[in-house]
This record gives sequence, structure tokens and C-alpha cells, in this order.
Amino acid sequence: MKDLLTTGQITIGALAQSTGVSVSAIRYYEEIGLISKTHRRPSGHRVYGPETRDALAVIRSCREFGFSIAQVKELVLLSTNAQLPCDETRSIAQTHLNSVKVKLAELHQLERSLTKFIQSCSDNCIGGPAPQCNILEDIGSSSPQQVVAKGCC
Amino acid sequence: MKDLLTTGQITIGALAQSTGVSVSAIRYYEEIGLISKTHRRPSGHRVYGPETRDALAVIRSCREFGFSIAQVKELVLLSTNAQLPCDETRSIAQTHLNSVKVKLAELHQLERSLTKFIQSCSDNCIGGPAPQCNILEDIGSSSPQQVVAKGCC
DNA sequence: GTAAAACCTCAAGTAACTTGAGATGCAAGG
DNA sequence: CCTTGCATCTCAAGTTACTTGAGGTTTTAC
Repeated sequence: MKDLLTTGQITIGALAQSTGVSVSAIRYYEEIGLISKTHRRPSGHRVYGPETRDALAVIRSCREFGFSIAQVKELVLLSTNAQLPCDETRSIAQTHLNSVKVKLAELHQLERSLTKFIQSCSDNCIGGPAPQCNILEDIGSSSPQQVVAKGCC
Repeated sequence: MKDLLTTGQITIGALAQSTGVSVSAIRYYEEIGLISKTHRRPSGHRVYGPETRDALAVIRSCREFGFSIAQVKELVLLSTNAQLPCDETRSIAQTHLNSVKVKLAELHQLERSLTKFIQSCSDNCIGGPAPQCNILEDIGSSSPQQVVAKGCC
């Protein structure tokens, strides 16, 4: 442990804790080549430097809002593979940015719908059942037509 | 087909087309009880009314930004199960709203990082390779520390 | 020095679908 | 009316991205 402290390296458990990625997922990412193989102690235990922490943080958040491993791999490549020509790099990033923007828009719509729904709950609720919830109709309407929040209680 | 037109009902194929959910996924959702069993023609072919379209649109967008089927099921319940007491309904919606907000914040961060990355590409690129991309470090920093966009080309 | 906790590998399980085989249904042209 | 081609059906197996568990070693902490 003394070694780890002085060199700034951490165990897989600590890495998992600090990134929110599970230990088994980290091993899995190594196996499929999403993160590179790390140094091992004579015992076989993995030790990580801080750079892996950064990579995993990105991977975690990308995965969390629905990018596939293949897409994340492409993104991770942007930072690790210096051989890619700049045009290509940029175009990959641009593609990702576009899908991020689409997701953002949809997520905003969902946020608005939920907020409105909760508001109408709070307004009309006196503890009874919630009979006429048209939240689905509301959230689901991706067309530019007016979104109507019908009361829930 | 005349029947379908006059009643406003559509086939599973048309439903898939108009919602962006695949035919097989629709059947799967029925199988696991996420959408209810629909009317069948004597032949066994499924026919759907417009209400399923709304539900599927929500399901699709929720799934797309990373909610699990279990979470979506809970959300769908808000609109279909009128038996839930209002407090509970609202608290489920509130929980979902909170995670939506977290996702929004992270997604915004990713958007900024990608934009900055692309910008620095455009600024510095003359067609060569992209040597020092610290995009990961950038995107990954969820701490409030200053986010630095380093050049990519 | 020993017990608990963390780590290792490898195999099997799970979630959320997709793909494919094999069979039936149906709309349209000849 | 027929037939041709596309849509649909069921059921089984495959895929992705992991998790869980067995069985065994290593490390840490008292």
C-alpha cells in the first residue's frame, strides 16, 4: 500500500469507488479493449494511475445516457489515438455532438412534461386517487403541436 | 384494410414506422407487459389504435436516454393505472424528474466539451494528425474545477 | 498470526432486444 | 381466380453489456 500512496496509484476497488463504475465492469472494459491493460502487482492485482479515472468517468456518463460501447469506443479513441487525421477526428466528434443535441432536446421535453405533471398533481391533489393522467400523451407528442398538461388528480 | 382505415387502426408495421420502435421490440414489449395485449384479426395479426402510438413514443424516448424498462414501466403506470394514490404518483414522477435533471446536466457538460473540442480542431487543423487530445480529461471532469479545452491538432 | 475483506479467473446468468427459420395471411397485377 | 411477393405470425437462438457466483489467493487490520 505504501507504494500505491507514494506513486499515486490505486487499486481496482478504489477506482471503482471514485468513478461509479463497478469493479467487474472495469475488468470487462479491459477485456474488450475499451481501456488499456494496466500494470499488475506480482500477485496479479491491477493497479491504476489517475489517467484511467478520467477515461472511466467519461465512459460512465456516456453509457448512462444511452451511447453504445461502440460509440463510446470511438469517442475514447479521439483522445488516445493520435494517428487519426484531424478531419476525421472532428467529424466523429461532430456526429456525437449532433446526437447529444437531439438527446438534449428530448430530455428537455420530458423534463417539462414531468414538471407540469407534478405541478398539476400538487395543485389538484387532496390525497385521493389519480384518475385521469394523460402524461403519456403529453410526453409522447414529439410533434410541434401544443403540449397540454391535463390534470392528474 | 378497409376496416383499418375506417376505424383508425393500424398494423404493427405501420405502428413501428410511426414510432421508431421496431416490430420485434413492440412484440417484446407486449410479451413483458409494458404495453397491453391488443386486438387481433381472425388471422392472428395485431391491430392497434392511436393510444398505443403515444405510449410507444414515450417508451422510445425514455429508453433512448438510458432509463431501464423497469423505470419506464413505472412511468407508464402513471398514466394507465388510475388506482394509485396521488401522493405516490407524484413522488414517482418527482424521482424521475430528479434523474432527468442529473442527466441533463451531464449531457450539457458533454455538449460543451464536444463543441469546444470541435472548435479547437477547426482553429488549429491544417489537415495533419491530431496529436494531443485531452478531450477525455475535459469531459470527464465532473468536479466544478475549471474545464480546460486543450488543442487537438 | 489469523480472520475479514479485497482481489483473481472463469463460467454462467440477465436484460433488452435482434435475427432467423418455417409457416400463414393478404393486396395487387395479370 | 390465381399467384407472387411482402407482411405477419410463433418460437428458438444469438447479441450486447454487463452481473453474479464458485473456488481460490492476497492484503489489510487487529
